[in-house]
Amino acid sequence: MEAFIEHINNVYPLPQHCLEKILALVEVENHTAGFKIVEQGKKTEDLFFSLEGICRAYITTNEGVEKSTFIFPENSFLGAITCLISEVIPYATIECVTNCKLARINYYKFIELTDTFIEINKLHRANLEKAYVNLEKRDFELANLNATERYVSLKKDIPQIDNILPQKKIASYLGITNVQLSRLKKLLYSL
Amino acid sequence: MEAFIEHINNVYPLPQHCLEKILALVEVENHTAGFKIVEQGKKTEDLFFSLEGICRAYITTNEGVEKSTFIFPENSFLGAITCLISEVIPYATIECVTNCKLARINYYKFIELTDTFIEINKLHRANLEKAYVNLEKRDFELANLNATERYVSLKKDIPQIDNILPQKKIASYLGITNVQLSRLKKLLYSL
DNA sequence: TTAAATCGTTAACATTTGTTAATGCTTTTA
DNA sequence: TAAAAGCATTAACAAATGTTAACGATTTAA
Repeated sequence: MEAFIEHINNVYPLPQHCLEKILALVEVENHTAGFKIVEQGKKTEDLFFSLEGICRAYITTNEGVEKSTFIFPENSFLGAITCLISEVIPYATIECVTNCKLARINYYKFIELTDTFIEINKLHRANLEKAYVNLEKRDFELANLNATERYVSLKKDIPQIDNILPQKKIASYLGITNVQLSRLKKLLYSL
Repeated sequence: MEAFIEHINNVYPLPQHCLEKILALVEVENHTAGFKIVEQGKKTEDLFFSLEGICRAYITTNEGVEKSTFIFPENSFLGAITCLISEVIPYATIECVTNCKLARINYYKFIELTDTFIEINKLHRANLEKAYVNLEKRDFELANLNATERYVSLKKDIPQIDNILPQKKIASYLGITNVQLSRLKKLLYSL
């Protein structure tokens, strides 16, 4: 729980009485790689902060093919945010890629707190804004960088990515095939 | 100004005293097509709501080439949101594609209001959430749909798009060339 | 410990998309 | 009104990426 308090203090330090309100709702959990915190098609009500470890979101298509849609670095605000907001069923699964320490909080109870305590609201705005900025970055890269540049950017954000996620899943996140990623790496490292 | 009040009521109805606080900061402006509300490289402090008309964001590269990055339908919360949040200089320009009626508000003054009045905070959260959901949709489409499907989706959102934005700019938003868009349309309409 | 499955690389070929340029049409501007 | 500029389409060719399949190496499971 200390890790979670430290996380809060990094994002937006809260007065003690607010912190206690949140701590009463939070559970800190340890999960092994592969654990699914949100499942495609199954209702979710929780928000998470990753205190340790990497997570990813992916979609399983009707044909049974997996497509990685997002990779969450350590210290991320994560969850099916759009689904929580719109109260719809998740279209993606979120799983732990490595062993993870996660803080879990019920989104709707948390929102109640933000509507009562202005300081908690500021924390939530900071988190939501950070999530927005991350998403816009992904958006920008998908629209404006080629696959090689996107791979370089991912490596910059998560240098150990090649060791923790199979190439196929990285490729799918980059929007290319594993074959193309292999070619691209060969070219990149021959320079 | 009536249009703006109606907009607020649609998103999140406010008590009179809150509404008045906001109205004191808002200016409703009419712009002709082509007017730039945010300019790449120039500091911006304003948030907008489009009451009428379509806007788009685009980047001008070092080579002088334009790349459309976002298209804002009518009734959008718009602005260089990431830049306002992070207090950095915009990397994109936002311009009116059609004649527009926009409500303009100073972001930092507005944020002060959200930190004082819980009801205004709820309005802001609703706006920010809506912007997040829109962005995630764009993200999803870039990552999971091919260019033809993205074009169909855009046509669904803004049916008149072909009449108000030259094909080159639409293509750039879709992440393809105008030649490819032309090919794709031919194929699409031959079915 | 062995067999099976998974993984990354590479090759050959197919498909998609980009690049450049020409054409005719429309719109803008002088 | 006439010239110039911008636009969408098309063609020919180039480049990038996908598909399928084979291979050896590694990991997983029996």
